[in-house]
Order: sequence, then C-alpha cells, then structure tokens
Amino acid sequence: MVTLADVARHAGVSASTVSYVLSGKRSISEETRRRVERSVAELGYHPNAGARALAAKRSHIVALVVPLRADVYVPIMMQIAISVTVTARQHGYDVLLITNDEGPEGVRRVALSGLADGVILMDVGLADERIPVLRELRTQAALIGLPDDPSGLSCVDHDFAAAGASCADHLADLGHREVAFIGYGSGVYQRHAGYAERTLMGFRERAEERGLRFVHRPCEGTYESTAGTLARILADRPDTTGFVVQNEGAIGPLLSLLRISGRTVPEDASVIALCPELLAEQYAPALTAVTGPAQELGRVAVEQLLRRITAAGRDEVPDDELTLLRPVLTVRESTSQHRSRTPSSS
Amino acid sequence: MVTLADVARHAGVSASTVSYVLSGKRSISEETRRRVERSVAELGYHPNAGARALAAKRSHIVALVVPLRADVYVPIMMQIAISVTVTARQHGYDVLLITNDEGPEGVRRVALSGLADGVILMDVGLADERIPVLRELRTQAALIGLPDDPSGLSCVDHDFAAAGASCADHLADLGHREVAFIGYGSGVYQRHAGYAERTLMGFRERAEERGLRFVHRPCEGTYESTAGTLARILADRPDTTGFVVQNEGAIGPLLSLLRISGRTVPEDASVIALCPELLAEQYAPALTAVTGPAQELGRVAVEQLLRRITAAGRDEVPDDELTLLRPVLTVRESTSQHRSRTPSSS
DNA sequence: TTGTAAGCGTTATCAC
DNA sequence: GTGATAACGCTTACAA
Repeated sequence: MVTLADVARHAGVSASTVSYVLSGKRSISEETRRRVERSVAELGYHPNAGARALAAKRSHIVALVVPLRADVYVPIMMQIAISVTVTARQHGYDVLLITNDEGPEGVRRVALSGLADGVILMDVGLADERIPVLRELRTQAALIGLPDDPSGLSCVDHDFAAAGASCADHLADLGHREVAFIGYGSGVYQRHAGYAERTLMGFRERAEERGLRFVHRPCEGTYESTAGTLARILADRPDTTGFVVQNEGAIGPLLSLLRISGRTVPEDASVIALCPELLAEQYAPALTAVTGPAQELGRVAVEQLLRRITAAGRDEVPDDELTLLRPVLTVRESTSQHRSRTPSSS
Repeated sequence: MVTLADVARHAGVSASTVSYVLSGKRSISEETRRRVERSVAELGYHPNAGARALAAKRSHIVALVVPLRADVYVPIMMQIAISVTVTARQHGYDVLLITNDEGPEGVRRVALSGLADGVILMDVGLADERIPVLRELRTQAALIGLPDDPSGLSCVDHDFAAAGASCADHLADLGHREVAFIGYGSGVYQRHAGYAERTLMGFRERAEERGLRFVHRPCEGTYESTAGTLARILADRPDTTGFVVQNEGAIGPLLSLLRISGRTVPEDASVIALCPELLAEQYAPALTAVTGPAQELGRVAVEQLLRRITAAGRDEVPDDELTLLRPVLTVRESTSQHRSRTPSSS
C-alpha cells in the first residue's frame, strides 16, 4: 500500500506538503507541486479513506436512503440513484446505499458513526419518521419529496400542482369539455401522499378556471380496477373525451379498455399520462405525457446537501432550500382536438 | 460525539475491553460484558467508521458497480442492488454505489483507497474491462454475470441454458411441434452477450432432443421490429403455435400482433416469456414465464464476496466459486395444449 | 479475564 | 513556502 509518507519520501518533501498539494489548502510553489504530483502519479497513490475521514472528520460520503415499497416506479428511483451518484462523484463524494428496512435507525447509524457526512432521503412522506432523527442529530440532509413541515430542511420535489395544471390546460386548449382524472388507489389518498394530492389539486384548480367539467376517480392500477373505474366514468359522464391518468399501472388497461369500448385514441378520446417519457413512448399510440425531470431531482438534492455540509463545516447555519422542479408536457399521439363522438350530441 | 473511551470510562473498564466486547474477539466475563453493553446503549455509542477502518484495515464496506446502459431491465437491477444491500447489512457491511461511468478506474479507486473491502460487479460482459483491474490489484470481487474466463474469480448468474431448455420442454409437453424463439436485437448476439447465447443454446438443444421444429429470430423490441419479426415467422412457418420471447420490449407488441392476426392466446398460440414475474403478470392474459431469482443473485454475490474477504484476511487463497441459479417456469394463462388451427391441417 | 500502549495514515496547528 | 508534530478513535499484540 502506498501512503502519504511514501509519496513525501519519493518527492523529497514533508508529508504535510504532500497533503497540502492534494487538498490545495495552502499555496505551494510551482516546483514542489509538480514534483509531488509526479510522485503521486508514479507511485499510484490513493489517499486512505479511513485515515482521511478520521483526521478530517469528514468521510466524503453521502448516504442515500432508498424506499423498499413496491408502489413506486422503480426505473425512476434508479435514475435518481444514478444521478445522485454521478453528481456526488463530480464533487468528490461517494454514495452509500441504505435501504429503508433499517428504518430511522439507519439514518442514526450512518450519521453517528461518521460513515456519511449527510443523508439524502428518497420518497419522503408527509410525516416521515426519519425526519425527527435528522432534527435530533442535527444531521445534514436533503429530502426528495416534500414533508408537511420542511422547516430546517432542504427539499426538492416535482411541482406536482403544475403538472396537474398542465394537463387541464392542454385538454382545455384542445377544446375538451368533459374530462376524467384517473388517480392512484384510494389508499394513496388516505395516507395523504403529497404528490397525489398536489397533482389533483393543481388539476382541479386549473380545470375549474378553464371551465372544464371533471371527475376524479381513484384506481388501483390493475386491469380489473381500471375496468371498473372506466365503466363508472362512462356511466356517469358518457360524454367524457379527455382522460388524465396518474397511476402507471392503469395506463395499459385504460388504452385497451377504451379500444374495447369502441373509442379510438386520440380521435374519440384524448389521454394524458403523468409518467416518465420511457413509459409514455412505449405505448401505441405514444402518449402525450407530463414528465418530471427525475435526474434533476438527484442532482439538486446532492447540491443542496453539499452546500449544507460545507456551511456546517464552517460553523455556519445552513440555509433551508425548497426547490420545485417544473414538469414538461410533451405532446405525442394520444391527444387531439375535441370532436363530439356522436354528431347528434354536438 | 461518543467515543470508545467515553464508554470505557462510563463502564469502568479499559478501552480495549469495550472493543473486545463489541467485536467478540476474546472472551469476556458475563459481568463486564453486561456493564459495557449497558453503557453502550445508555450513551448511544456508535463506533467511528473511519477510525475502525484505519485501525483494522477493513472498512466493512463493499462497492457495488452498477451499469448505466439502458438496455438492461432496470427493476431487476434495483432488486439486485437492494438484495445486495440487505444481505450485506446482515453481515455488518455497508454498500457503496459506484456507477460504471467511472469505468475500471472506479474499481481501482475504491480498492486502493481502502474505501471498500471488495467489489461486486453487475452486468459483467464476456470480456469485461474491469476484470483485468481486479486481477492486477488482487481485489476481492464477486461478479454477477459470467465472463469468458472466470478463473480466479467468484461468479453468480442465472442458468440461462436451463431457462431456454425449460421453454422447449414446456412447449413440447403441451404437444406443440412448430415453435419460434424471438430473441434480442441482432446487436446483442453480435457482441456475444453470454445470456442471449446461452439461453438460445439451451433452447435449441432441448428443442432438438424433443423433436421440435423451430426458428430463432432476433428482434429489436420495438413495435415495428416485432411486427416485422412476427410477419416473417408466420410467412416462413404458418403452422407455428409456440412462441418464446426473450426481449421484454417485444412482449406487448407480440400479444397485440397475434390478436390482430386473428390468433387467440393461448387457444391458437402459446406464448412463453423469459422475464421477471412482475412483467409476466401485468399482461392479459398473464404470461407463462421463465424467471430467474434476481434477489438470489444479489444475496449469493455478497456471500461469495464476504467469504473471499474473510479468507484473504486470514492470508488464505480464496476459493473461486461459480453458482448458476436455476430459473423457475411458472405456468400462467398464455400457454395451453396444442390444437391445430385449422381442422384440415391436423 | 483484563489492561497498556503502539500503531493505522491522514489533517491541521504551530513554528520557522 | 515548507516542515515537525500532535491529534483523530479504534484495533490488537503484548503484559499482567
């Protein structure tokens, strides 16, 4: 193993000089710097992580706490995890993966052991049980998701209200008058998941402003539940021509069921999905969709966290930040200008 | 921050005694052990990770190198990453996430810095460029995937040949005589991806043994390519009644296209997918599928790696291991006994 | 069964 | 601009 001392000897300087060359924390003559850098390269020196963490009281590791729940869309989680890792690396940090089955104890463990300098929490619930631990330990953190009380915390999330609003706008722009919002299963609303409620609220408000008549129906996302949901919508409001789907599981079934009911998309019914691009593009017809920038979520979270860590290292009080990322509505093949289904009812 | 010394003072023993109580590396009187454990709990002591790593020359961290390529099925990767993390925790290890955009240098970095005690490589290619680094640094590793030369390495993978063979068996058992294997895009075969070739080989051999007439057709997985692939199959072999699909992207299109061509699944055509359960169950009809146990992959890799780390810690030469995990064929609604499509041709 | 003490490889505070 | 040197908190011979 190559140590700092080896490099120092090889370069003919003291250990502290090598350390300072590497950290850039004091000015070094061009001459020395070059000698040291050459020795580092020649010996293939990599600083020992443990020793560095011990001496500097900073591990240069951030912990990423990922949920295990099955009802989150996994590819997005992965995308976030990867953008977190890549961004962290760009700042000289590594990422430790913590699964939520450790619960709040996991946060306590990595913080108290000095394993991580800070924590990124994914899939944060409104009253997340990990948050009290953060407050108690004064651990630096960035949350992906918006808790009910974000004071003292840095958070980043999609602007779900804006997402809902774009859906209403797009359908209104196309001339639709009767629209349906197919949401998540009722359980999701019962536990007051922020994203579900905020999307619905954004949609509802904009729909009202634009004079849309609409219904909201929860849906579990299975074929059967989607069938039931659609049947009820069409029974209550046979003239519905616009559909917004938030539950990814319901998208495929919805398209099949509309076809079966004799409605062609987009001629007879326009469908907007709230989902990732990948998903939207894999259907036939490709779906007009509102998509939040998942990668950004990870990148912003890392940057928020590192700012906090830096501030705390200088004994400053870190600023709280709240970033809501605007989703993008991409028009594809599943929405079109409203036309009455039956000439008689127009 | 609570240190070992704090605990020692609180319990009225020496620091080493506390250390030994925690590590179990020497026998401790029941009395002392209890006093120490009580102090640990009372003070909320968590050993400092950096100090521990420095003194013990063991970080209790394993690095998991995940691919960034888009053509791997993401939920499975996530499942593996999670089972790796959970299993590692059960053995007192944490997991560091490394993305493959660091390339082989990432492996070098974590190994040489002592950040990780070993490495788990996901999505290992036949001539993976990270492998030479492992050999050069004598880094302990476990590979998920099978390289062309696994000597000196521990590997775990699905038994793809067995998966292919089960498909052939199931179709033969049901009395089918003409079957088609819809594979990955030709690019996948051109780079000799092991999993694609091994599956096909397993299928081919068993199909021949069972006297099946079959064709293999590559398919890119888009709707268009699937349409083209199916059209060619039906043109060449109109009496084909059994289909095996390996490319996940082709499954949805295939089902639609069979329907359009007037074939009902499973009455007129049996379909077996090589895919995760989740995917198989989300189609209508639910698909008979051959699924490899993804979680096992992660668990076995961790156990292989930890055995190697332990052995190397005792200056033993770690044993190489090669584990192939048997996939499971689950019969669902997409396969049934063969019946001739047209009574005349029976 | 327990205690003492010498590292482990950095960083950072002094001093020059 | 550079060099000693004392931490940092833990593990592990070595003693007792």
